Order: sequence, then structure tokens, then C-alpha cells
Amino acid sequence: MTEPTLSRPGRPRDPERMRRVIDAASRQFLEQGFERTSMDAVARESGVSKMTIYSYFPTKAALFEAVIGQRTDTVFDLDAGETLEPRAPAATLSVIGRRFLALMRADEVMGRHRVLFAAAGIQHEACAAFFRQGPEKLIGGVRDYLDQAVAAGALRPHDTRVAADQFLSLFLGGSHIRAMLGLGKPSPEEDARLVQANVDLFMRAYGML
Amino acid sequence: MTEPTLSRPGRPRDPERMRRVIDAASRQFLEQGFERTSMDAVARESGVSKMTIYSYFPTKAALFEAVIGQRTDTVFDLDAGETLEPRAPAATLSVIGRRFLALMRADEVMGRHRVLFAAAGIQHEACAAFFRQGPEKLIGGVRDYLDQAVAAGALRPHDTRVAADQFLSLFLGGSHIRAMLGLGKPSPEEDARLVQANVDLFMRAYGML
DNA sequence: ACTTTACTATACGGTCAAGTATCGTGACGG
DNA sequence: CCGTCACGATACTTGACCGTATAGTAAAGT
Repeated sequence: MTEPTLSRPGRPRDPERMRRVIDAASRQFLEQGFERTSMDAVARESGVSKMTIYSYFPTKAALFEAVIGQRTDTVFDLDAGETLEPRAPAATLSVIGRRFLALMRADEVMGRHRVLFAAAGIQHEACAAFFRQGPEKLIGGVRDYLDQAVAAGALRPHDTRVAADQFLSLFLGGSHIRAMLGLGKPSPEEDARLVQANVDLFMRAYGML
Repeated sequence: MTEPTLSRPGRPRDPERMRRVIDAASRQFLEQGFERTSMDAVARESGVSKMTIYSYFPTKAALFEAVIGQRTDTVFDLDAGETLEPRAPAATLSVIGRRFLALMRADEVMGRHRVLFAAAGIQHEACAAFFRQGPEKLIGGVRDYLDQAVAAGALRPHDTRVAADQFLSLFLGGSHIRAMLGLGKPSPEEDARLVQANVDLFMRAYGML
């Protein structure tokens, strides 16, 4: 095994550089897509020379996969005062819904979806990794919560895997498609109403009484 | 006004050619995306020379828009025996759900979504036209049915615009994302269960009783 | 026949971008 | 201080591809 601080002769690599490259590449790829992003533009925007970039990533596709590998999953990160209380599913699902919506409205996340959809069939590995660590993980998180709520007697027993998928799906309707097409995002008020409507629907179907 | 059979001097245009061009361009654009599709490939696959293509469409983007302009909306086309009966919403929503799912599973439709998402911000007009004639029209169709069902006393009164969006959204969850990423489509049995689960959810929330 | 238009085939110009090669400089270890 | 590696700058090679130009053939009207 190579030591983490393996002292090789010569100048060591500057880890900051790779970060700058991936940052710039993220912006470019997620805004413009794979094909429309040029390595020269990444070099210019990151301030790192193209040769150095190629010393880290042998090809453009490799840089792309490194960008896709970046995760930022904040849906289940809780602020103070917000808890995933199994006994209050309506309130908790509202919190989850708001978080999920905020996630899906982020330019970076929409860009990631766009670029990966466009890469379907071409970048199979990147797509598969994204699905596992994105949608599947989120559905699993919601499912875990639903299981707790059912166990606590706050929700009717049901197939929680299906229900978790359904709950999140409700946020991917017209307003989401509209935003994905670059036709404008809904206002915060509209999104708040959407959360309310979706939680209402869900609670009517799966709530007690 | 020019007569439909305006007899101009010279050889008339062969309408079949344009159809072949759009067919070939559809396959290419919807499979590979805009950037990865070359005009030479369209010419080769359609059997129409590149010069002729450019005599119909001044630019690649124009051909792209012509392809996007093609519609095939079969959700509300009814076979014999299937009706949109306002008094039986569960059965009718199952029919609509099956149709919608069949539509969303079609390679051509998934390709269209992929390529338009990728074109967000670049091909604004094509995106806007698609949204109006695709999602918005479908939601409107479902809404019209829900209005009828509410009027017939078969569904509880509610915001039918929101509910229509919710109903269709339910089909855009994990399995749809998985398919859009090129990771494989669900089996017909899974899709049938999805329709059942979504209709159940919807009827629990909005059904009478 | 003659004109006019549609179409094919092919080659070309120009641009853009991926990846490489070269030279020079800076940083670190021994 | 010297070898080694990291990095910048820049020019270059190579190929793809959009859009056009040219020359010739096919099909229609007059």
C-alpha cells in the first residue's frame, strides 16, 4: 500500500488545482451540456492549463464522469428545529417536500438531470451511478421515514416503497417539466402550494382515519 | 392565393422526399441528440442528398425544429369499448394511466424529452412549443375529464387543475427516471401495478365516500 | 426542342475542438 | 544544487462537420 503521504521526488501535486478544474467543469457541463463544453473553456475558467487538466483526466469523458461523481444530497440534512417526527407525518412530509423541491429547483441539479438524460446510452456507468446515489437514495430515505410512521401508528400500513416513490413523483409534474425546459421556475408561493397540495393528497390516501 | 396545384414551370417537388428526411432526422435527433447528429448522416440514412435537404431547411436548427414540431398524441384516442365515462373514474383513470404510460415508455417520446431538456435555454421556441402541445395539453385533457366526473358526482370537488397534474405526475417517478437514463424499462407487469397503485392513491384522496 | 426547377454526387472552405508536443519555469527532496 | 516532477503557455495536428459551390441528370411545362 502506498502511504497517504508518500514522499516522491519532485514537486507535489496541488490538490487545490483539481478542485478548481472540477468546479469550472461542473458549471460548464451542467449549464451547456457535454458536447457544447470545450476543454479550452474549462482551462480558461479554472485558470488551470489544458495540459495539467489532461494530466489529471486522460479524456473529456473522464472529466465528465468526475463531475457527475460529485454528490450534494441535502434533502435529509436537518436544520435545528426540524425533525423527522414519526408521529407527525403531515408536518414532516411538508419538510421533506420543501427540501426536495428546493433540491429539484437548483440550477445545478436540473443541469445534472439534463446532461445525464442526454447521456443515456452513451455514458451508461455515470447514469447508473447517478440513479443509485440520487433518486434511489432519496426514495429509500422517504421509505425509511414512512416505515417509522407506520410503526408509530401515524400512517396506515401500505407498501412504503411504492408510496415513497409516489410522494416524490408528485413534485415532478408540469412545473418541474416547465423548469427543466428552461421556461422559468415557479414562484416560492406556487411551490409552497404544491407542497401543501401533495401532502394533502398523500395524507388523505395514507393517513389515519 | 396560390392554388393548391399551382402549376409552375419545371420539375415539381417530391413530397415523399421531405418525409424521408424528417423520418431519418427524427431517428437521429431523438436517439443521438442534436449535437451528435450530423447532416451527412441524415442525408445518408434518408437517401436524400445534402443539398436537397438544405433546399428544404436552411439550417440544422430548422430541421431540428421541424422534427420537434411532429406530434403524436394518442392518450385520448379511444379504442372501441373504452370510454371516458364520468361515472366510473377509477376505471377511466386506469385507462388514461395505461395510455399515458405507454406514451411515456415509447423510445421516440423519451428521446424527445431528452433532446429538449438538453436544448433548454438554447432552443427556447422549440421547448415552449413542446410544452404547450405536450404536457400542458395532456394535463388539460385529464382536467376536463375530472371536471366531468366531479359534475357527475363521482369525485369529490377539488382543484381539478392541480389534481390532473398530480395524477400524471405519479407516473414520472423512479421507474420513469430509470428509463430516461437508459437503464432499462419496467416490465408490463410492473407498469400495470404502477397504474393500479396510482389510481388507488388518487381515488382514496378524491373519490366519494 | 427549350426552359425551368428538383435533385444527385462530390468536392471544397472554414471553423471549432480534442488531444499532443515543446519549451520554459517553479517547487520540492536528497 | 541538482534531478525530478508539476505546471503554464502556446503552437500544432488531426479530424469532424456545417454549409456551399459546381457540374451534371431527371422531370415537368410551353
